[in-house]
Amino acid sequence: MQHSSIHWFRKGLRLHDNPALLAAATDCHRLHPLFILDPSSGRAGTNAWRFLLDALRDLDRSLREMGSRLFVVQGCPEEVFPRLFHAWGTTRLTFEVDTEPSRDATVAELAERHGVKVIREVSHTLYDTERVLALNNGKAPLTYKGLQSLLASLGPPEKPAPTLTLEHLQGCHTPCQVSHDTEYGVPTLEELGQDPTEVGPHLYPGGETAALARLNSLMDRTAWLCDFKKPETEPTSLSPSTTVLSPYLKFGCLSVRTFWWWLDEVYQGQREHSQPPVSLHGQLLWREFFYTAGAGIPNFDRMVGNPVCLQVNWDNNPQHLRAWREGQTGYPFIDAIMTQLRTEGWIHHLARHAVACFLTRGDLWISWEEGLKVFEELLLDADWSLNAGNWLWLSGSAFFHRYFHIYSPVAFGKKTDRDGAYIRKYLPVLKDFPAKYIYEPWKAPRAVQEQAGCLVGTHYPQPIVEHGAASKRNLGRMKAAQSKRHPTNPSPQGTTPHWIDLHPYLSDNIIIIKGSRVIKKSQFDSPHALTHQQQHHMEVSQQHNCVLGTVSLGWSSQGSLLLTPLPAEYEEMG
DNA sequence: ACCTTAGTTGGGGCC
DNA sequence: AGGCCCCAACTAAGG
Repeated sequence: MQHSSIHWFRKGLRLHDNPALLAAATDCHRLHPLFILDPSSGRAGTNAWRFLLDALRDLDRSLREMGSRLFVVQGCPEEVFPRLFHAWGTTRLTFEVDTEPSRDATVAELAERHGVKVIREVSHTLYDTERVLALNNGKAPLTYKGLQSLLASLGPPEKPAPTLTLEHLQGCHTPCQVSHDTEYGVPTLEELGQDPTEVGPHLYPGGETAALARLNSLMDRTAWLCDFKKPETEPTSLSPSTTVLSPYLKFGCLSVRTFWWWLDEVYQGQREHSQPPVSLHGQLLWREFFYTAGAGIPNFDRMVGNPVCLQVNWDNNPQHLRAWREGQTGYPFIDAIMTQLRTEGWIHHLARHAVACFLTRGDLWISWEEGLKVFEELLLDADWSLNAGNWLWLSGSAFFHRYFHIYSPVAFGKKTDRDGAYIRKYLPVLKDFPAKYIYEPWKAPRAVQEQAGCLVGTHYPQPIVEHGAASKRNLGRMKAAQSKRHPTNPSPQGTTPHWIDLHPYLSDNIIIIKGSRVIKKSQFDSPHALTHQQQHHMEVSQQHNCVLGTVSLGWSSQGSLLLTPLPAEYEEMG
């Protein structure tokens, strides 16, 4: 049967590794490559819109070279499709599977009702997310390792599908009018109500062509690709220290499978290469991790109703939120990052960590959902699953639990940029400060500020919070939120651990309270049965003649000990 | 059931 | 300057 196909582009803005597009061209006499623009949806800012329009123009150019065209239609899918099915005599609709919450099911039903056959193909992720979830009893793995072991049982990801060529389009006609450009052309920023004067430097032009060029430019950097370890790349680098392929992966201008197998080829024939999670393959698995989490966890981009998310009473502070967003916090490292984000649409992963921690659990105690919205607007690579997943992570709401590891807005940048070149680039107002004060200009004596031509409080803001005090306070609030999550844990949450004299209560029967459990000394009578740590625990307990308790199960691995008051319910057992 | 281990990517003080 | 130790003390997964 010869079909009249619509291929619906959403992500996957490419001709390579696009199985749904290939399916549309198979047994097809008429093909309409379609993109539906819904200018009212989403929070994309001007830079992100420019990237998308670049990508659409590139796609149209590539299709045109094969005698086809891209049809850009404005509206919402539920309204657009019935009209197009009718006008174009459509018998088949193909599109790429999208794991984000969407109205794909509604569109599919609508197509069935119009007698249109629907074909969906997985090509935005390395693995079929549904299959990974099914393998794990429908639940998303909550650790990277967990995902890795699931994927190990599935084998390597599928190879990319062949790139669409003229041969695929043999006998497959795209009906174009002379009026195509006015009717179905790619609009301009102005036509979308965006202010074109708001765009920043065009560092990362959108589109498949730019994506493949960027990938190819990495080709002769075999050693760099094989040595790549994400935590060792620098957030303060003046030109990106990582690949900046993320915007292209987000829109699907670059196929993740193409990238994966391209890397695999680079790795082949090398003596050794870095490994997940820090390697480049590892980065793609992180992407997979958050895609799986986003698909398997309800309300993934919200706190309320999200079962893995710590429930926190975040502050509502519009002034602080605005200062953070506008790069006016008074912390040059934070403000420089937010400036780079606003102007260029991309910042290093660790820079995201620094500003995300600062906004949430570190300093401002503002909900990660607010940060998520700002990133969604300003990042070229803002990807629903990755954005929400990383905000959950950095705010200490899920996945990451060592909340006492707080990024210092002063010290963190210094590690890789002692002189503050990064700050000088993005905050020129501070460029003449001596290195000694560039991260903390408010500490500079008046004469130094005058010398630098920048008075703190006049030309650059005073810090909006005092990091030392704010982070300490927030650490306590985080701890409180954690204990609320586990109300059954009888260890004395919220109290300051300290040595206490329990001598009057002691008998031979020393009780060790470890975590939430009560263990009698008699259980440990044979020293050989004890682990090294338990023995140590016992020794200290006897040596100090006291009841020994710990508030955590993790103490042993670090070799430190905490003695805490006995919870009231155990006191009589003393 | 119980325990151990590990967790992509910290900070600060000390030597 | 750079390495080492300590800080503080949670969760998930696996044995």
